[in-house]
Amino acid sequence: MASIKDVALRAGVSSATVSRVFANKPYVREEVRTKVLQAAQELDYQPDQIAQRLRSQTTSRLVALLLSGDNTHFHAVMHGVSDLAYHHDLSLLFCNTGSSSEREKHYLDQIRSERVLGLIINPQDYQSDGRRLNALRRRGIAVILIDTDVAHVQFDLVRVDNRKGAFEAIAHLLRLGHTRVGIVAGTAGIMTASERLQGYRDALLYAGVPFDDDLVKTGDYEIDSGYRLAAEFLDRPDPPTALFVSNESMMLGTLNALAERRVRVPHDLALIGFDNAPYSAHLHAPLTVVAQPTYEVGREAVRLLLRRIAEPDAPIIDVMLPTELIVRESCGVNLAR
Amino acid sequence: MASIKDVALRAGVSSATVSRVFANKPYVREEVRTKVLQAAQELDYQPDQIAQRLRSQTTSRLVALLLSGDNTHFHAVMHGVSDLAYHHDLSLLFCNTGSSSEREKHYLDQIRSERVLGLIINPQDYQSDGRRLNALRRRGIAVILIDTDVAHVQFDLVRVDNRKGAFEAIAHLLRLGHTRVGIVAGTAGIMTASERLQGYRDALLYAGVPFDDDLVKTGDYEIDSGYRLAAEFLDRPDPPTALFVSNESMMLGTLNALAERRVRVPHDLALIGFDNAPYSAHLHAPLTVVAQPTYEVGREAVRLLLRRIAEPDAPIIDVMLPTELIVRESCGVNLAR
DNA sequence: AATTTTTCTGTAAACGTGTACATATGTGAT
DNA sequence: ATCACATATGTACACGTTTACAGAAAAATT
Repeated sequence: MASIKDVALRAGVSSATVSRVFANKPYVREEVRTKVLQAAQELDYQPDQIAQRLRSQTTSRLVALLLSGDNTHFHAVMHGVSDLAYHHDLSLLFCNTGSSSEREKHYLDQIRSERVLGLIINPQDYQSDGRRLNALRRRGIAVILIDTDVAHVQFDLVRVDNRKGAFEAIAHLLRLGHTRVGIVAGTAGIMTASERLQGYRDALLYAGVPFDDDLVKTGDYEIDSGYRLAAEFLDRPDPPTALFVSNESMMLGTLNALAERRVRVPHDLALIGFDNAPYSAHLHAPLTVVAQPTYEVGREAVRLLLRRIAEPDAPIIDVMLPTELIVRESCGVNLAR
Repeated sequence: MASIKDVALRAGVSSATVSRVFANKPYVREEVRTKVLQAAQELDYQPDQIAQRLRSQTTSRLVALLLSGDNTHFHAVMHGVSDLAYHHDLSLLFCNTGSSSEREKHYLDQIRSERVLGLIINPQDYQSDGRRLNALRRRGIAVILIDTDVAHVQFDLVRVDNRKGAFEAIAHLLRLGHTRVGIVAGTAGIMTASERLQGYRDALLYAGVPFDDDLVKTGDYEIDSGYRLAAEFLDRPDPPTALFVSNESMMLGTLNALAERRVRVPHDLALIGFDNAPYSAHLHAPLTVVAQPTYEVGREAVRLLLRRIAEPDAPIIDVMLPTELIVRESCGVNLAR
């Protein structure tokens, strides 16, 4: 309630002096400084962030975070962002776009008028996000992308090596003797999905195993499509002997389909997932997964953001973090058939 | 960049008229209205939320969300909050307190100066939060509590029936013939933890089973304590035949301890958890759990908040949502011993 | 002692809105 | 023609800051 004027009045100085005290500016006598602090204390005064934000954009310390899914991957990313943001005294405007690109559009429109310092986003719409994010950047807002890039324009990007991650997973299965490896792929047009699919193809090519269109089914990274596509694979007369599932949500759906059909892992089917969800080690057959450094993705995004804020014209960076293949029992042993 | 004045100039009206158009106020000719909208369109104008917030607090539409853990329960709550907030055009200032009460304090201090309309919080510190939240309320900020209340002062509260939930879980185990049921309890002093412990006691009393201090171990709702306490239980000469674990994080720790010791569930140990994590059904032994309506908790919190904003002096509400016991295989069958 | 330089403080104008008030125009009733 | 009233628009100030500018006092230099 108490404003800077109240403090000034009480301390017997002008509001400019109070402002200087709270901004830790030089040119204010020590005696006056303590007097002001004293008065502020008594009035329980705190500078109004809104007024500060209105007056000068540099002191904003507000950052927007737009994430899409509600799976553990994005939760961990958020956690990383949140932790590092806290250490740098940044406030977080959180927007859950729930993988709806109209909702994302709404938030982006809103952010334009929120005077944020920067924006960390996992883009949903390759085409239109390019335009929108570029408009934001022209307004002086630092933009950092997570996982996927956008059309026409370049931004700082932090991502994981999806292609290599998928490659290693599939190579592992091929080494075990599998030749018919199915993939439950992610949303068509989403960068992570096509990279993981590409890693799948790379591994086949590398091992000299012919590519079979029937072994590729494309979902939407959501649990339902994981269920549906896994069911389709299993209900064929000639099901694959191994399955690679491109993210955690679809893996949950897949597990449902397996349970329903009493498919034993790894006896009937070898299984590898993307994302090392905390429970992966405790499933009926502990899951072999491609682990992403999720938390570190979030932290790295904040680092890039701070850098971009400090040096708006620094060259664009593309940070690629490594994945790790964690081998557990769900793949069985060599030549399981 | 374009301000209301630019639009006014371009449309050939005063800034007041532009303001009225965007606020959908009456007393502006249709012809003028379209002319203003046209000019705004051309200039890519959007009202500055910061200036709006400074000018009048009622139009703020900004809400703070303070949550503590990073388990699926809080993620689901956040999801519920976020979805309903979106539908009511509220922006979310997200603060992850990471179960550190100093960090919570920092955020609360900051929120005081952020001009938020309201605050949804899962309190960490029973004593000091009472004071701090009361100070916020006196400043006209609506406060809604999730899961736990605070000292000395009453706020709207949304929670689940922890006591009954735990009661039903334990009663289920006792009905199956277990007499030595251990509990991995949550943080001492936290309301949900003591309620769940109380439900445990209630069930014993109700069934006429004597209470045994050695069967109660108190953790801190984090994964490590779940591991440690489960290990303690298992490494005793006379381990319990059934275990009730008070939240999801500690359950993950418990599962680690079980795996290490090759304890078979439910053959060697019956197991019930709190929180129906999405993977619960897929564990080695699908987990019997007390399911919380987590997503609904988040939505309900927003509903209470909107109500409190609309009617600041309405009577305090305590919303109690029911839990559900989901019986799966981890408890085994009747009289398993 | 006069001048320059440095340190300290106050005045006043922004930042982009909303709104009370005043004013102007149009409508209908007397 | 006058008045009352509803409608429509503009003027000007306030919200709580920061900051350029100016001026005063102190310190340093000549």
